[in-house]
Order: sequence, then C-alpha cells, then structure tokens
Amino acid sequence: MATNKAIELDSTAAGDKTEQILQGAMQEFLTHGYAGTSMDKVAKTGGVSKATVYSYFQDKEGLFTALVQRLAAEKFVYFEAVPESTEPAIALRFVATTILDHASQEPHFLTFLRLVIAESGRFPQLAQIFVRNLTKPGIERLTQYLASHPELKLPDPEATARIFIGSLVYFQLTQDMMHGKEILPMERDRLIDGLLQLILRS
Amino acid sequence: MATNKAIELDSTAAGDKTEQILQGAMQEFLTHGYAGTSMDKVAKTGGVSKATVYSYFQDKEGLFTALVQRLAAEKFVYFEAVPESTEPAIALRFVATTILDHASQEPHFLTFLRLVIAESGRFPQLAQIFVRNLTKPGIERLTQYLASHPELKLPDPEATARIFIGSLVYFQLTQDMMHGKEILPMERDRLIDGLLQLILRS
DNA sequence: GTCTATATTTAGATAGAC
DNA sequence: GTCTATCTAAATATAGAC
Repeated sequence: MATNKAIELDSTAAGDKTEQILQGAMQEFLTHGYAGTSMDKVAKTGGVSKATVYSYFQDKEGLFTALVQRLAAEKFVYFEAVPESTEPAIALRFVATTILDHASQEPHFLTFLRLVIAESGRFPQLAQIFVRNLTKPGIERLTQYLASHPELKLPDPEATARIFIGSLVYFQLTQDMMHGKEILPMERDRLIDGLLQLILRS
Repeated sequence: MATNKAIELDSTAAGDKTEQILQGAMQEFLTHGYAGTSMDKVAKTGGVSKATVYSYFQDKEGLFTALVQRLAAEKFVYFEAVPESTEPAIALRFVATTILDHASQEPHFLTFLRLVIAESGRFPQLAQIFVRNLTKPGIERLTQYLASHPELKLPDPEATARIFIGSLVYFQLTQDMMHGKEILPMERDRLIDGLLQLILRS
C-alpha cells in the first residue's frame, strides 16, 4: 500500500514528529538561547514526549545543531539576485529596502541572527554555516552586480558590497536588536539615502 | 586607625570581595553567557563562597546586571575623540584602525558585545545601556568630526558616521565573531581603503 | 562577614510499559 | 514508536555555624 509521499513532503505536516520537534525547538531556542532552553519545554512545545525527542535526536546539542543547520539552509535568505540590467539607483535601493524589511517579513530572522551570534563561541561551526549559506551569497551577489557596472567607478566592488551590507546589518543591530531606536533615532530611508549618495557620486 | 584608602581604590585589590566577585562573574558570564553560567562557578572563579556572592548581590540577575552596567560604563570605549584639525585621510584611517584593533588590545571587547547581543532579548535595558554608553558616543564623535569638515561635501554626516562604524563592526562580526575569516577572506586594510575612497572622493 | 552544608527545583537523559 | 515515570546531576538560593 503505497502512501502518498507528496503530502509528507510538506514540512509542516502535523503527523511528522521530526517536524513537530524542530518546530518546538525553533520556538524555544530562538526565544531562550541554547543554555536557556530545556528539553522538557521543547517536547511540550512540539507536542511530543521528551523520550520521543531523544529517539529522533541524539542529545540537546544534536537537536540544536540540526535546527540551526536547517534554518541556515532553508528558511532564510538575505536577498535575491538583482538583474544587472536594472540601473544602480533603483537596484541598490531595492536591495537595501529588501534587507531592512526582512525583519518585518520574516520576524524570526533577527532572532535567528541573535542566536547564532550568541552561540558563536560554543558552536563556531554553526556560525560558519551561517556565513557560508547567508552572508557569503549575499556579499557575492552584490559584488557581482557592482562589478558589472563600471560606470560606478568603484575601485573595489567587494569592499563596497561589504560596506553596503555591513551598514544595513549594523543599523538593524543597533536600532532593533539592541533596542536603540529611541536612544539613537534615525529613519531607515535616511541611512539608505546616505549610502546611495556615497556610492553613486562617481 | 585610618587605613590607606588609596590602595583600595585599585579595582583589582585582592581583599575587596566585591571586586573578586565581579572578576569571577566577568570571566564566567563572558565565556558562557547568562543561562550557561552557574553561581557556583562564579563563586569559585572569584575565590569566594557562594553565600558571599549572595550577600553582595541580590541574585543572579542582579549580579549580571551590575556586571554589564559596570563594563559598559568603565571598561570599554570605542575610540577617543579625534582633533578636528587632523586632515580627514589621516583621521578616518586612524579611527578605523583603532576600532578594528580594539579586539586585540581589549580581548574581552568582542566577547562583551556578543554577550550583550545574546541577552538583548531577555535584558533589553542592558543592551540600551550599551548603546547609550558606547555606540552613541562613538557615532556622535565621528559625526561631529565629519560635520566640521565641509570640504568633504557630505550631505548627511550622521548617516555617513553610521555607515563608517557599521562597516567596521560588521567586518569584525563576520570575520572574527562568526569565524568567517577563511570563508569570506578580506584584509582589514582593504576594507578601510574602500571606506576612505567612498568618503573622500568628493 | 564569611564559610560549609543543605533544601528545593529543574535539567539532561533513559528504562520500561503499551 | 510513543508515552509515563524515574534516575542522576547540577543549579538557585538560604540556614546556621564560626
């Protein structure tokens, strides 16, 4: 009796214990960090027993590693590629807006970044997976776009790409993650304008 | 019998229990994070008993809060003010170099930033203290320097200051904190050159 | 003021029933 | 395969001796 596998490929299928566990793990680890998360809570949030968690994952570290790898591999993307035919003023503003809006569209993204940074001492490989799967493709995409526009007269497109993305990430870090909005207020568009002015005045 | 108070002002004086506890707390919290640190280890590392820790600080949260406040208030500084008479190419390179070298000079600084980010969800006030005491003065100092040099023709000095510092912090975040050196290699001076080229080509 | 010893809770992990 | 019940270790916090 061949069951319909297509249905089970839906990663949110309720019957899939692995998914339930990872969902519970995501909620708990993202909220409380590695050491602050208990396997009891993971099991309860996932709607399974703790023994079931341990039958699917070797231990807490294994579960955490599996979760982070999965989130870095599947769930989050900095931004998609921009066609090189788009003119720079439009393309760069689009990229910047996309990155800064990411927090709204994917509410867990900033929390995920926080988690990876928080555990980058204890789990350096996981931080490296984040860099490899998210940071690197983002930098490379933007570098390639910048390099394909010689009229910008950028002496070092890759350095420029890092400056561009770094400014945006730091902005989110300071304003949202570290709750600096009221202490160090600045409109999102003001930062973007400043960035574009620096890059476009060739 | 008046004892010599001057000696006790040395914050590493062995007899001062408060200092011993904070030293132990610093080492443990910086290494293992909030939830990953036990009061037993803090006491042992500080060379006192656990009961003594609880006689000086109300509980784990109080100790953690006191430690972070202290580190943000006293121990770390982004960079000192640069005289406005220094010419931009020199001054900006000096500021950039200072910030990037900070990790070497103050080996705990990156770890402290990691800790504050890690706990910025549970302890938002502590993240705000960090922003108020470290981020804000840094941005403001650089903004003032940039604003005092109209020959740079910067339409928005504060946005530029954020771009400048953001690029540098993101660089350290990616290369060092998240162990991305080998995955996304770039020389420190290449980023600085790229930054200066963007800002100085007026 | 400072310590040792301990009460109490909670955590990671597993044995054994079904 | 999944659950309940439990073992063992470790953590927060405090009582009581000195």
